[in-house]
Amino acid sequence: MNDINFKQRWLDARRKIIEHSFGKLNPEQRLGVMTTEGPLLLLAGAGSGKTTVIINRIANLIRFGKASDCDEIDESATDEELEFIERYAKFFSPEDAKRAEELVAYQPAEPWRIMAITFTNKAADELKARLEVMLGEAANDVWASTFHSACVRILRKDIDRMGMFSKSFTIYDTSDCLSLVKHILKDLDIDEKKFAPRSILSVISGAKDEMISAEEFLSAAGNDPWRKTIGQVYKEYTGRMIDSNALDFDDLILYTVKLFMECPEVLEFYQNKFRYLLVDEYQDTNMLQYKFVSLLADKRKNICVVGDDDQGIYKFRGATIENILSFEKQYKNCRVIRLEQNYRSTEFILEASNAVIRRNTARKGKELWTKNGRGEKLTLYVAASENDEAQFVASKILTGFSQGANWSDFAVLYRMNAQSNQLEHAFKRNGIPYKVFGGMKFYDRAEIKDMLAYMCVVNNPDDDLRLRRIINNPPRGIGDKTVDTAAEIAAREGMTLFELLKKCREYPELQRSAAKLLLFTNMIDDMRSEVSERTLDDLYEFILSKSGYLAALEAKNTQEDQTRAENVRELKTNIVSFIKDRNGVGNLADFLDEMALYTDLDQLEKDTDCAVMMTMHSAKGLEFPTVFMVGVEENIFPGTRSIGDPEEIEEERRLCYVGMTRAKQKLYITAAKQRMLFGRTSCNSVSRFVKEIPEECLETIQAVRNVSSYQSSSGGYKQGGGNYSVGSSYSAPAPSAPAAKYSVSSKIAAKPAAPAANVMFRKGDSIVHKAFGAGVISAMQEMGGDFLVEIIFDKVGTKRLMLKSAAQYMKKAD
DNA sequence: ATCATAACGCTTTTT
DNA sequence: GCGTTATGAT
Repeated sequence: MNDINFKQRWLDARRKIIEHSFGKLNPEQRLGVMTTEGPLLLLAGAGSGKTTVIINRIANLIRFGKASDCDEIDESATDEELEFIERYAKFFSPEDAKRAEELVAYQPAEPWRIMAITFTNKAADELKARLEVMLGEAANDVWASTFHSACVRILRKDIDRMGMFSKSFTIYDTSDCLSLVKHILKDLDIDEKKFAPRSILSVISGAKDEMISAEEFLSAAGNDPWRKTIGQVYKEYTGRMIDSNALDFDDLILYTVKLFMECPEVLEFYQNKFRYLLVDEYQDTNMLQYKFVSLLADKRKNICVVGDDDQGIYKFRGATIENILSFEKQYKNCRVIRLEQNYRSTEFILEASNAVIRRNTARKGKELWTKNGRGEKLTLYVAASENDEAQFVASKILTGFSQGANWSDFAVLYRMNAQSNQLEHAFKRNGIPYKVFGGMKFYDRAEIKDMLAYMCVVNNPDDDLRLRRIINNPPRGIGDKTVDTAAEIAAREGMTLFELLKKCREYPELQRSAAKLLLFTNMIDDMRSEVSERTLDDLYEFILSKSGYLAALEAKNTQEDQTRAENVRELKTNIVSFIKDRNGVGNLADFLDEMALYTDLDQLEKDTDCAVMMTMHSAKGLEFPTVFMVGVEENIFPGTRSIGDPEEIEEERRLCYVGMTRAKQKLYITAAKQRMLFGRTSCNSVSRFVKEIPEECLETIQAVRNVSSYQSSSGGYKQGGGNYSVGSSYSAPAPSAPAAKYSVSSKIAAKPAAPAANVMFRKGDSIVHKAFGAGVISAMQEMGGDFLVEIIFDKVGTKRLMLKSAAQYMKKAD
């Protein structure tokens, strides 16, 4: 048997077999999966099945190793084996699959040799879940995590080697850092108005990103007073973080990189451990993250980065799409694969999105295409006011629902959270169930942070910041001034606040409050001594009562405190489920890690059917059958701040592209001629981005009425059976009841038409609503020139609607 | 020490 | 327009 011939036949069969096991993928996707060795840049457009490629690529590494990407074969291969795999490559008989795949594999990677980095916990969880489906138990050993949790894991093991922090360090979130900066400004006597804590933090964050230390920052500041002051704050900030044994989000990565550089043996350990590296959303990495990845990949260069330069929208947080744009320069022999087939949207949507993003100059260049068909044109609605805009969205959703869509098929995307208000009102008025994302999160609530602060202090008494948060909460008669003097002495003596408080008797300045202070430190010590004695949920219960926190809330007895008490109890549910997730063993430190890094535990609950509204930023990675992009106006989107700066405009344009490509079937874009924002009315023209959409993709609807003509009853447009009216003149020519014309409301005429409405509908009437079906009006209450009607529907239960909005969808049943 | 009122200022935010 | 924060009064 000819050796060359044998090898070639083996390679051919092997290729066929591997290709077959990834047969569901398109050619580009399969190429991405099978390119395992060396640097790989995977440019994955929106909706191109990126996650599928990542999952399958990992599966390929584990099942076949480097077999799909090299010319080597096992020396020991026999003729019988060759014939076997050739037979399998021809007939693919399922009973032969297992042996054939095993034979074909070449140096398969153990799961723990693979690291897959994502940005969000959600993405990491999804990755893990899908890997488990594909690979079973083995999937658990793949390091699939966020940058931050990977770094925490690394630091918990070796951070003490650097001599600044101990392994039990705590993690400060953004608001912790903000209050730390505020404390520092106060102590250094710096005016908060001249030096906004937020911007100081972002400068510090920027410096860390470039690995500039406080000292270096200060010496680079020269005589610039602004930078000098910030440098001082930065220095103080770093010092206090070290004293408190605390790390912020940036530090997690910064100190990991430092650890790698200072302790080569640590770096080497991970370089040897991870044979394959995979980074998702590479366009969102900052310098530090780039550095982290580069160091890890330096030895083997088996690094695959996945991203879309057109979707980089986090420049303001330090992300630089430069990382993805220059990947090819960094790795000379790098291979590039483009995924341009889109499985999500229609041709109209993609054509429009492509046209918009094409205007950007800083990009690799990509054109999405699809086999999904033309679809519907995009609709631009130019509303008279923000109210009108919101009502338009609501009416479209109601119409859609009445035609069989789910509420969750609809998403409203806006540029800023402040825009959600009007929409919420409109949704409430119309009885549309909805959920707003990105607002106040459960873990952001003061009472939750308070309880977590207790747990942090119990875990790490050196945590001065959290200590200050809880020392007088609930009130223990320990005032700010007492704490301030104690902190001063502590700084002078080189102790942490907690250590000093225990010795407060020794200091005359603290004599007066000594009893109270010791009561507090004893309480914390009592809690600490219970850590090893109790289960985590039990410990929480103990802290809850021992601190008097819950009792203080219950004593207040206002509605608000009632809710707070509930939230605090609700936290226990989270603790219990945390323990359950870890098979009954949950320790305090791990729980706090998870809390610090897992901010979005209350995610998109799929079980509740709700329309959703969120910023375009938070919509990244999601998709919806129908998407409304609202407020697409100059000065809002693009925002005032970015106008005039070409780079900023490009970032906004990418955001626009992200928003547009969320839509699967239908995309509505709306703008208002006039809107009230931040208490001021402004008139903006339709966004330049809309003008970049080819005319043939777009159908435009103008609100007929301008806002001032309140008295006219013939406002509105007619289109496709949907009826809609503008401003405050509500005509109700529902298709079924064209004569039902009345007018309620307006800010001008107080309530002139109220009786008229009353004539149309009254309590006890049986009605049919276009979206909700049949129902009976069970109550009616006059409210601000309108009526709040309560209707018991046969199918969807009781709803409370504003008559003026609802009437256009209602008729009397007879 | 805690509650009230005035003044400000305001993108986006995976961790 | 609203929510947060700074300051003063009790």
